[in-house]
Parts: sequence; C-alpha cells; structure tokens
Amino acid sequence: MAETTKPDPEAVCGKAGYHHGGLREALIAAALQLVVEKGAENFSLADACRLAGVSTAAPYRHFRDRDELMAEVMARAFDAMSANTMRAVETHGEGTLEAIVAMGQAYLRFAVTQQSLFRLMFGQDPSLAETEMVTEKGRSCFGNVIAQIEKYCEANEIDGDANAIALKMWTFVHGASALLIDGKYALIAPGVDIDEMIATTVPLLLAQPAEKSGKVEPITQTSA
Amino acid sequence: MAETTKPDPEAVCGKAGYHHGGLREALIAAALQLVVEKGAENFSLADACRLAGVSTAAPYRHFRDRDELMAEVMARAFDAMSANTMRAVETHGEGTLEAIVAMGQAYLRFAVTQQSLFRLMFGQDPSLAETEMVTEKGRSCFGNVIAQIEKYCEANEIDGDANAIALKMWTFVHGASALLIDGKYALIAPGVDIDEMIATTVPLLLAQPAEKSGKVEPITQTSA
DNA sequence: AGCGAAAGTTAGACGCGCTAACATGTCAAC
DNA sequence: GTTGACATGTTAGCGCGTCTAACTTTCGCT
Repeated sequence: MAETTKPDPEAVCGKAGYHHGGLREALIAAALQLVVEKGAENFSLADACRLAGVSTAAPYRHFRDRDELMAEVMARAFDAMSANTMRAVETHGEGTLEAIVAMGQAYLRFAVTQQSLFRLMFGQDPSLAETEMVTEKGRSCFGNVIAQIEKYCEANEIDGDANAIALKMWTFVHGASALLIDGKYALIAPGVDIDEMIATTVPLLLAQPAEKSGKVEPITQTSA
Repeated sequence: MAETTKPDPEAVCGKAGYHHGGLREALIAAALQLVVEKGAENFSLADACRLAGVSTAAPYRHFRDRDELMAEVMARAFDAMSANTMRAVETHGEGTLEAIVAMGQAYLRFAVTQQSLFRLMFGQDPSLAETEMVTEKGRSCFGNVIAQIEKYCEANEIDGDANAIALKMWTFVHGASALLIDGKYALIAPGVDIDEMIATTVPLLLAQPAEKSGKVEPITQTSA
C-alpha cells in the first residue's frame, strides 16, 4: 500500500534501527500504557500489538510469551516506584525521620496513583515475578528503604537492628497501601486518613527496638 | 439411563431437588478446589465444568458469568478466614492480648496455607469484589478483629480509639501476609520469622494510643 | 552483489467465554 | 393421570486470545 518505506523508527524508542524499529521497546511501552489504562488482566497481547502497529505474531520474536513481556513491565514499575521513594528522600535529607516517613507516604501515593502498576508488582501469580531482573529491581527498590533506616539508626544511635525495623515499617506501609487500593478500608473504616496513619505510626515503629520476646511456633518462609 | 429418579440432591448442596442435583453448589465447590490447586487465574470455567461433569454452557443457568462464580468462591474464602481467626479467639479467650495476637497469626497462617484463596480475597480486579455478599463477608471478617480489640481496650481501660488501633494492627498483619506469600521477604530478608515479628509488634501497636500528630496532606479514599 | 540471520508477515490450530436454539426432566393444575 | 410451563441441561457456534509454522522482507557483512 501507500506506506512510506521508512516510518521513522527512532520516533518510538531508543534502540538502533534495524528492521522496522525498536519493536521490543515499543511493545513494552504499549503494554505499560495499557496496564496503566486498563489493568494488567484487562488487555490482551493483541491489544498491545495493535497499539504498536504490528501483527499479533510479532511479539514472539522478542518475548517467549505474554508473561515475559509483563515481567518487563513489572521491572519498569519497580523502577518508577524506586524513583518516587528516592525523590522523597532527596527532598527531606538522607537518614532523617522525615525522609523515612516521606518514603512511606510516597510508597502509599504510588500505590494509589498507579494502582494497576502496584497490583502488577505485587499480588500477581508468583511465577510471573521469577525473572532475575524483576527480583533484582524489587530488591533494589526495598533496599532503598532499609538503607535510609540504617542511616537513621546510625545517626540517632538506635540500638535496634535496622533491618528488622525497616522490615516492620515496610510491612506496615505495604499493608496500608494494599488495603487502601483494594477498598477494604472503605468497607470497615470509611473516611480514615491513611496517609496520616502512616505519619503517626512509622515513627512509632522506628522508636521501638526489636525486643525479642514471645516464643511462637514459626512459619518458615517457603519462598514460594 | 439407570439413574435413580432421586439422586439425593441434598447430599451435595442445600437447595431443593429439581433437575439433576445442586449444580450451583457443585460448581462453587469445583471452582473452590481449582482455586486452591492452581490459583484463581490458572483454571478456566470449562475446567470447573469438567470437574463437575457438566457441559461448558451449564454454569450460565446459575451464574451471569465467570466472575459471579468467583465472587461466590471469594465469599467462602472470607468465611474460612473468619472461622480461622475466630477459632484463635476461642482458644485464647475473648478480649485478651493473646487472642488478638493469635488472630493476627491465624490471619498470617491462612494467607500462607491458603495462598490462592488469600490472593483471591485481595489483590483482584476491584470489580470482582463489588458483590454485596462479598463486601458483607469481608466486613464481618474484619469486624471480628475490631470487636476483639474493642473488648481488650475496654477491659484494660486503654484510652485510644479501638477502631484506630484495630486498623493499625490489621494493616500490619495484612502487610506481613501479603509480602510473605509474594516472596518479597525472601528477597530482602531471607529467613526472618514473620510469625514472631507479628507476635512482638502487635502488642506494641496495641499499647500505643493514637496520638494525633503531624499534619500531612491527606490521600482521601477514592473507594475504588 | 549476494548470503544468512533477524524481524516481520499471513494462516491456522486450539482453547476459552459466552449465546442461541434445542432437549429433557419436574411440578402444579386440572 | 395428562399436560403444559418452566427450570435445567445439552449441542453448535461466534468471536477473540495465545501461540506456532511457514513464508517474506530487510539488514548487515563479506
């Protein structure tokens, strides 16, 4: 048909021009957009193809299957969240209490404003997250929180294990994010300000050292 | 064929005997089994039909679509979790600290042992949870926690708002459950005993009254 | 220029959700 | 009892989705 022979491949992505353009990146971008717009489960690989302007068989030159494309989107999502939380640190100063609280609030805000991405990062079929890159991005994302708390503990000479404290804080903030976007708070406590709950509770978790106490039969991680 | 005219319809479900038997309940049971075995997203409605021994069109006499069947499964899942947490209360005594901690641990244990059900109850497409019955079951399930904490607060004359305290505890326990089954703890803190973390942290959250403090711009619930 | 590999295409197998049209068993009314 | 309405099941089939096979086009290299 009347197609131009060179539909400017660089316009969509940053990869070098070979055949038609950087389809791999274009597909990731399309999928990312569709996840944000409709949720990870509510669009088809075919939709992404149409958005990228290629046939439905094209993705299989770059990805083993749909999941492998989604894993790539997950990785971008973790990058985005890392950027958000780190921005909070930068505006409040490394290792400060304010920075740590702000990180938690940034985490919550990301969950709310990017619900679909947050849902994709967590709560998906575990097999999806088993890509090496995804686990690495995840580790680095959570590692930011721990690093800040370690700095805070050092600066304020808190005796508790920074790792354990960070874990508690992360647990709380993540729980708040998950329950909020699932609408569960609205069910039981409509109108509660979750952002403030984080602001008041996180310092509390930081202040308390990890006092080894009750013996309970442990649930060991199956690392499913 | 050599079918008895009355194949004891009551054996499978509670509905009156009509055509062949309680297919509605049989399908719910099949779906529940498949969710447990393979996860909510990893089986087709057709699979459930085969398991129940009917054609793939049969479910549409009882459910509008697949989601409506899954909503029914969700409701059962909430029932199961309620039963688990309430059993913890019964063995430790109403309104005691031990009971409340045990509830949290039961919540965690349910998430671990019934991963797929837990994933179905939370983290699904929000539209799925919009059934009246599901929200009601959910409300009742979480309501149990709040009721116990209210009793505890009364008994120990704690000034804090029981509702706010319960919310914090639930948030923490839910976060722990979600992160554990998503394998995120294994990423960043392998080997940590999450059950003990709950045992040590929940009393801490209970002890602290909700001190109104920092003003932060609120993220109001969109009740999405 | 020409060759091999990379990256795209069309065609199609197969399964799924769901609907329409048909079949069958049940119950109530006569 | 027969009968007829209705509830519950069936088969056939549409549209769509994932993924594969086989073919075609372009790129990069010698």
